[in-house]
This record gives sequence, structure tokens and C-alpha cells, in this order.
Amino acid sequence: MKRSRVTLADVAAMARVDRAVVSRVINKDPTLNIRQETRERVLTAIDRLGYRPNVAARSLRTARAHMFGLFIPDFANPVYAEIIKGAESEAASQGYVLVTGSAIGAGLGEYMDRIGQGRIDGLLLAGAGDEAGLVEHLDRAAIPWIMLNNRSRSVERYVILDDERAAALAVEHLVRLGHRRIAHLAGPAGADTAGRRSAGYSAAMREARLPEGPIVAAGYTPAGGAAAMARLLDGPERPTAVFVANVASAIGAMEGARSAGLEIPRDVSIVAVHDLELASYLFPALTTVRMPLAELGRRGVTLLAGLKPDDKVAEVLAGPIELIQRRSTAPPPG
Amino acid sequence: MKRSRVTLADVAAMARVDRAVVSRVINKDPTLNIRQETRERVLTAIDRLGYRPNVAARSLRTARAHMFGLFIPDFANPVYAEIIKGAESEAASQGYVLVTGSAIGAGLGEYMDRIGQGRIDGLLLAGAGDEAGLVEHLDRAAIPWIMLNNRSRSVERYVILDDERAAALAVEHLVRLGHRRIAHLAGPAGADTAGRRSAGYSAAMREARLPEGPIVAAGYTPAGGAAAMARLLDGPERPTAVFVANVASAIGAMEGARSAGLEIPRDVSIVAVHDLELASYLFPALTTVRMPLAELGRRGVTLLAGLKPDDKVAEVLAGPIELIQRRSTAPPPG
DNA sequence: TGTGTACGCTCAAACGATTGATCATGTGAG
DNA sequence: CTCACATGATCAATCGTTTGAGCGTACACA
Repeated sequence: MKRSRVTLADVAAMARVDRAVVSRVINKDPTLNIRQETRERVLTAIDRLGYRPNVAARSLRTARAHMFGLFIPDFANPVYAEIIKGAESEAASQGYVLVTGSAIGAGLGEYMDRIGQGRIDGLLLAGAGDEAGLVEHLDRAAIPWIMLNNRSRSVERYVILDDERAAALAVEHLVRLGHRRIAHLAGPAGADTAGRRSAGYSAAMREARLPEGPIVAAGYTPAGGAAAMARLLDGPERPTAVFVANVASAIGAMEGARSAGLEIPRDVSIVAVHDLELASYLFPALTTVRMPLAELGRRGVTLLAGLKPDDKVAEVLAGPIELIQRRSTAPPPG
Repeated sequence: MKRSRVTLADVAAMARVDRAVVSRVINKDPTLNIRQETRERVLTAIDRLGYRPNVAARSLRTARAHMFGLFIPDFANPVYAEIIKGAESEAASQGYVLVTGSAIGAGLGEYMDRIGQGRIDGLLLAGAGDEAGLVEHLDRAAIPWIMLNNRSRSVERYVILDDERAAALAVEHLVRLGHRRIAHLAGPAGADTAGRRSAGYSAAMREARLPEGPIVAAGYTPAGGAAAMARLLDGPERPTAVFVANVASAIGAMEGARSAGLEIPRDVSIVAVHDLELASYLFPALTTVRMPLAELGRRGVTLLAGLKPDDKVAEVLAGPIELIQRRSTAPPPG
């Protein structure tokens, strides 16, 4: 491993041209008029020396880092994996590097301080809430940012999915199977996605002229789902189906139902929002509503690339939302 | 949102000192001798102007980016989430930013090109194989790097876990329950972890004076696990227990067993390497061997911070490895 | 009075790439 | 023969920080 500290000047010297020429060749500057032979000398020198541009110098001069950040609450939640994939591939095709970070033992504020100024050209925030001071922190950083999957209360700067429609699809599926007592295992009280899915649930129930079943809120985790399911099944009129706001809670919800001595789907049907590969391997395989999460990440990057600090973004991403029927839903008992 | 392009010079002007003083105050330069009053003027100015150091300029000057990279194959694999968490928190406490990326539609080579030179001070590679040209790419980048969980064939530059011991713990658990026909659902043929876990399986079987059951390799995915399990159960002498090399494949393996009409653990016991929150919510809850994955990430960062490009690292991380007994293992039938 | 030295700062040269301005040379038109 | 202009480059300022070296003042000591 040899300490390669090759600079533009080294390349220029080898190719017997000015540094400016090398720079323009690398950046394909259209104003550059150059002989084919000279260009080749430059290219050969770059190759022979193994030259790679120094990002710090370039960023300093151009005030652009060609890097976007993506901030998520937790890597363990597989739902974010999809978003990351979409965002990464779109960033790559636009010539940006996407870097993903999460807030472990540190809020966004501290994270932004460590990121510093000029390291990233824009920030995507997935799953962030309306934490106090969040917007202020972002604005202090003076870079464009967009929230994914969260309609921030304070500013118009978000891309979301059609969660209401996703919820409606799930509920309609249950109604079509013949269910009438459909409960709702909702997301955490503060979360915007949770609110929209609950709204979709209510709308669909109204549409079907059914009374809203019991509704219990829980975090988007298996543990939360299990606890909430226990409470749902505790009531006098046990629901025959449950619409779960998130696949992670649904995994816990299934366990909760089993602990209560129920068999899925014979005694209770379960359908959840967000599809994962995992869903087909659960027992029973979980019926889900697939959302275009990768597309959400992709769209976020695209918007970010063309965004100025004061621009507004308020978009509900159009994209395929479909019910993936598996084995966790069936007609009600009796 | 105001375009904050505050520089050292602005701060210096406001505090009526030289830029050098501001710089030294910020970096807590011990050689700086300064009056308390002056220091306070500087601090106030920084605060009033909302100054944040420009990372590009700093990196250019110091040739350090204070950023480490972590490269993983796939965000969807929850095993990496643990590694990321450990690495992120350690990086933060050392004053580094950790950025995680994966190779989506691009190999490490292209990724490194986009990362450029000088953006990161070191790279952690988790789950990378011995792909051709990998080491060359890394060496061209002229930064320290370490492989996690993979004993690279070509260079001594890795931290791994004691996979053999993990496998032995799993097998011993099965033996203790009374199993004698213990099959092995191994990892992908090329993977180093797979090899070590298989070695551990063989050693433990030998120790118990049991014949090695059928061994089938599969990728670390649910789909791979399901297919492999089908083949395992296809033989003449059906095993009464299966040691699965990875929790993701185990999820598929459980489904494979069910498809074959078997009940877990009544007909077949299953134990897998790597614990996840998810494991308790599967049906039946999966017995696993917990490995110190977060510690692996943490250790990687620590080593990276003190590594010079030519240093060697070859470490088997000592750390707690324990069997988490749940419901997927029981005495053999009969 | 001269000298040593500690204090509390300031000066200015880097770091490596980008880019508007400039320049030398050759060619064709008038 | 001169001017205009295209071609194919070069020059040099600039981005914002860091950091070794330097500088003025005050005070102590001989």
C-alpha cells in the first residue's frame, strides 16, 4: 500500500500541461478546446499516476460536496432499508454519494454539529417527528432538506405516500372477506404516518357503513404490537380482523394473538402496511399492503438535487400501492 | 432559512482578533495563551454568528476528514443493523462521523471512485467476500481499512467473532437435549463466517462422537433457508435437529419445515446463529446464539482510528457469546 | 541601561482544485 | 500588409482553515 498523494500538479507535470487543462479534462469542461493528442497525454498521466481528485479541495472551491445525507431513527427497522436502497441508487445515478446515519445516543442537533458545514449538500429525514428545535437545527445548517414520510407541521418540505389509500385497501380487503368487526392497531400517537393510516381506516369503515372497532396505538415495533394486540383482544366484543398500521408491529401482533389462544386466520385475520420479504416466511404468511418505499427514497434524492434552501415541497408520491394477499387473512369464523 | 456563510474571518472581525486566535480557541490548542476576556469575546462571536467550521477547508488543510465509512452488502439484512449501531456510537464518541453505504448496482470500485480521495479517513467492510480486485481498489484509495467478520485470504486486516464457538454452543445445546441426528444448514460456500460455523459444527459433532448429519449450503436469506431445508428433509434419515448458520436463513428454514408437514420443535428442532428482537416473535420463538455484533462494529472503529495504512490487524473479538433458549428446540421425538 | 523571557496575540504560507481572464500562434479575409 | 478571429493552451486569484514563526509590550533582574 503506497501512500498515494498524487495531485493535479503531478498529473499536469507528467502531461506537460497546466493544471487548469487537467482539471478541465476531468470535469469535461465544454469550453475547453484541446487537441486530441494532448487530451490523451493527460488521460494517460491520470491513469499512470492513479490520480484521484481530492474531494476536500474540490468542495472548498466549488462549495458543493456531491454528497447527500439520509437520517433515519433506527437501522434495525427493515422498512428503512427499502428507502435507503432507492435513495442510494438514485444518488449514484446523479453522481452523488448518499450517506446514511442514525441518531444513536445523540439527537439530530449533535449529529449536524459533527457533520459540520459543507460536508453534505442536502439532507433527507426519514421517520423524523416534529421534535422541538428540529427545524431550527436544520435551518442553521443552511442546506436544503426534505422529510420523507412525515408531513411536518411547521414547514412545507416533505414527500409522503398515500397512507390513507393503503389503509383503505387493507380494510376493503377485510370487508370483502366478510368481516364486520375490524379493529385497528394504530401507530404511535405522534407519528404522521400513523395518523394518516388511521384516517384511512376510519374513512374506509365509514364507506362500508361499519362501526369503528376498538383502536389501540403502539410503537412500530414487535414488542409494541404484541402488547397492543393483547389489549385489543381483551374487550367484550372480540374483533374478527385487525388492520395493523405497520409490519413490524404486525409481527408482534401475531404473537399477541397466539398468546391469547387464537389461531390466525381462523379466529382473527391480520393485515398490515408495508411489505417485506420476511412477510412470506412468517407463520402464517402475512397479508400486507406494499408501498413504494424505494420510490420514496429515490424521489427524495431527485427533489433534493434540484432544491434551493427556501423552496417548498409538498408531495404525495404517486406510485403503485397494492395488497399482497397471503395466509393471515380469511373469512371470519362462523 | 438564512444562507449562513459565516467564516472564521467573520468571527475574527466581530471579536476583533486574528483568525488564528479563533481557530485555536475552537480547536482548544494547548499552546494558545489567551486572556479570559478575549476568549469570551471569541466564544460570543461564534455563538452570535452561528458559526460552524467548514469541513472542506479543514480537511484540505489537515488532510483528515474525521469521517469513517462502513460498507455493507445490504441494508435489508438486520444483522448489519447491530454492527452499524456499535460502529456509529463508537465513532461519535471519538469525534468521527460514521457513514454507511451499500453497493447497490455498483461494486465497491465505483463506490470508492465516487467517494473520492480525502473524504473518509478509513473504511470498515462488513460482509465483504474475497472479490477479485477488492484489495487493489482499497489500496489504491490509500486509506486504512478493516474487514469485519471476514478473514480475508489475502491480507491480515480483519476482526472476526468466534464463530466456531457459537456453532459449538448451538450443537452442544442440541446434544444436551438428546439429539443424535443433527443436520447443518450452512451458509454460502464462499463466505468466511459460513466456513467457521461449519468447522465449529464439525468439531462439536466429533466431540460428541456423533456422525455429521447432512450438510446443505444456502445464502443468508429466508428464501435460501427455505430451499435448503427442503433438501435437508428430503433424505432417507430425517434429522431431528438442524443447526442453521444464520438467523435470516433460519426464518426460511422454519417455513421449509412447516411446508414439509413438520411441527417445530416436536418433529424437528432448530437453532440459529445471531440473535434478533424478531426471533422472540417468530412462531415458534427461535432459539439462537447471540453474538457481540455491536461490539464488532465498535472494535472496528477503535482499531481504524489508530491504524496506519500498512498496519496489520488479525483479531478474534473476545466477547460474550450465549445461547438464547426459546421454543424452537426441544428433545427429539420418540 | 541593557537583556532575558513570558505573555498575548498577529502574520502569512500552505492545502489542492476550479475558473474567469489572458495570451501566443496560425489562418483567412479584405 | 493588417486586422479579426479561432484554436489551444496558460495565469493567477480564490475557497476557509490551520499552524509554525514572529512581534510588540511589560516586567524582572543584573
